[in-house]
This record gives sequence, C-alpha cells and structure tokens, in this order.
Amino acid sequence: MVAAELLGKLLIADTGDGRTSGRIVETEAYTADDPASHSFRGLTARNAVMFGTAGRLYVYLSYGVHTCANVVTGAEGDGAAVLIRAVEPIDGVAVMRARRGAGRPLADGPGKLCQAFGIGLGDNGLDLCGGGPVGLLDDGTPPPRDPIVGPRIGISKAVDVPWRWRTPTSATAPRGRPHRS
DNA sequence: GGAACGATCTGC
DNA sequence: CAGATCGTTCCC
Repeated sequence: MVAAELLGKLLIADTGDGRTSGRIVETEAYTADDPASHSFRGLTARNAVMFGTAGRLYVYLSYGVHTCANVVTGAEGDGAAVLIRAVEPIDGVAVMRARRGAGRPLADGPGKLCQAFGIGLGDNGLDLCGGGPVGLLDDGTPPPRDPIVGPRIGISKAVDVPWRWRTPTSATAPRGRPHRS
C-alpha cells in the first residue's frame, strides 16, 4: 500500500509567512471502490484532483470548518489518494504555534496539520514534486518496519477496513485511539 | 430549490 | 459530549 510508504516522508510548506516542515507519522488510504472515499461516486468538481495524476495535493473542506490534505496516489482516472492524518513538526515550529494558537497541539490531526502548515483550499491540485509552495521530500528515512495498522477514523462506511497506518515510535500521533461505530 | 450529511476540532 | 459551520451531493 502506498499509504505505508508515505510514513517517514517529509511534508514541507512555504505558504508566505514562514517555511514549515515535518515528518508524516499517520496516513489513511482511500480508493474509488471504497464507500468511504470521496471518489466512490465518480468524478465530480470537488474530487477532480483525486482522479488526476499521482503526486498532487487534494484538499477538501471538512465539516465546513477544517481543511484536510491528501496525496493523490493512483494513476490518471483511478481516484485514489492518501489522507495525511498526523505530522511531527521539524522546522517552523514557531510559525505553526502562531497559526494554531498557544497551548494547542500542532499537527496531530488532519485539520490541525493543515492549519499549522498553512494549507488551504487554494492549494488544491498543487504538484507536490514540482518545487511549489507545498511539497513532499524523501530525506532517506525509511518507512517503519513495523507500522501500526488499523481501521480508519471518523468515517461511517467501510469502518472495518484496516487502511490506516501509523509510525509506532511517534509521540505526536495519538496511540490506541478507538474507531467510532 | 431544498435538505441532509460529513475523511474534525474545541471547549464545556 | 455537543456545537460550530458550510460545501457537496442527492432527491424532489
């Protein structure tokens, strides 16, 4: 699964008021034949980026309040993407704290990391490998040999499919969090 | 044209 | 544990 290989990669963003980077420690996979996926009902205006080429950024608005960031992983027309659920901050921690607010967790959730990295709906469709304001970087850190695999979070369909991956040594990502029923 | 429903987060 | 908050989708 591509979602497991994203663990350990660096997420970088330079959205204007400061450069931020961090290591991806939790991901979830979504495919077109998955009832919980935005691409399940076919191509629409919102999910068009998901059906595009791999390596681009799919951003959507969640609960009318938060934005969530995905990496498109499938070939053209596939409609597959990986949701970035948690990141361990590395560079630009001060910027993240300013964006998130003092005393709040920085990037241990999909909505939180978007705010910390300054990723918004306007970044939808960005090429993550093209030197743009948001990108993915491989610094040679391999994905964990023993990732924690479990059911995805916050969805109501296909709840039992174990398509969530987490770096076991991460202190940032919440551990042992039960999924909803 | 309208209504229902979220791939979440926060504060009570 | 419930409210916030609004775009997307689906049904009439």
